[in-house]
Amino acid sequence: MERQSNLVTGSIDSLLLCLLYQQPMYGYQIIKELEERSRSYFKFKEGTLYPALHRLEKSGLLDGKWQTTAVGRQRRYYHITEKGYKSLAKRRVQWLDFLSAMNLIIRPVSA
Amino acid sequence: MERQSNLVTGSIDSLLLCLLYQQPMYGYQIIKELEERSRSYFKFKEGTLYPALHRLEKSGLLDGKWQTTAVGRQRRYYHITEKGYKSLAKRRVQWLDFLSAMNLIIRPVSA
DNA sequence: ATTTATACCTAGCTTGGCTAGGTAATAGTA
DNA sequence: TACTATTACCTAGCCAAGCTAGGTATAAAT
Repeated sequence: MERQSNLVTGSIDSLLLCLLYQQPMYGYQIIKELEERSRSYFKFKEGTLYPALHRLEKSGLLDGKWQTTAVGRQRRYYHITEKGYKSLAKRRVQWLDFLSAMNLIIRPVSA
Repeated sequence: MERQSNLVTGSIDSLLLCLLYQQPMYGYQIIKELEERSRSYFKFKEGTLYPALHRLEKSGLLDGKWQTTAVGRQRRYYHITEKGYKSLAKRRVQWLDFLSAMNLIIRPVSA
């Protein structure tokens, strides 16, 4: 299972929105979740994730809130916003369109 | 049909290798072919394509040869190399792995 | 004669992933 | 007790790469 990081690049924001639509999470958790759910395919670097979360929050697609655990640890939980959900819906369509286009090139149908 | 250019970014080199594996082509032709075959989804900019072709040639995946048409027009035809074909085969696997991983996140299967 | 299409090129802007560092608290271990 | 690993966050700066916006030149069409 070899990862080509270029491929992932364009889908990072969508992956985050998709995950946080299912459930609010904090950064460190997101990294672990993505790795586990994808059977170790996705291994987000912190230098990739945190700036991405900040970007998405700044553009209003996510909303981050600090929470303190029982043991006093600080975590920043990210929730998807209404705007974020709309963006996610749009991205799902774009993803399918992209797949269709890729298939037309990769697997050309004989006329 | 809305294109999210980020999505395409990681697949540009693979698309070119895939296309040129089927048949050698010159730059301008590649742009037209990709647009036609993908039903207008792909609309490569020259500033994207030419540097990509040069990059792939420099790294030995493509081989470019100048040819002159009957009317005297100069065209640079790109052929895929042995190394390029091996790379393409690898990229096909990576593409499928990527799709699998994406599906695991986008369409989580209930346990 | 002018415009459009063909056919190539690239300097420089900008976005964004990632490296490589940092801080700080908790949990586990020798 | 001291050390290491894990959790949890952050970011300056490097670097790759798409794209804008320009350029050159020829051929075809109007």
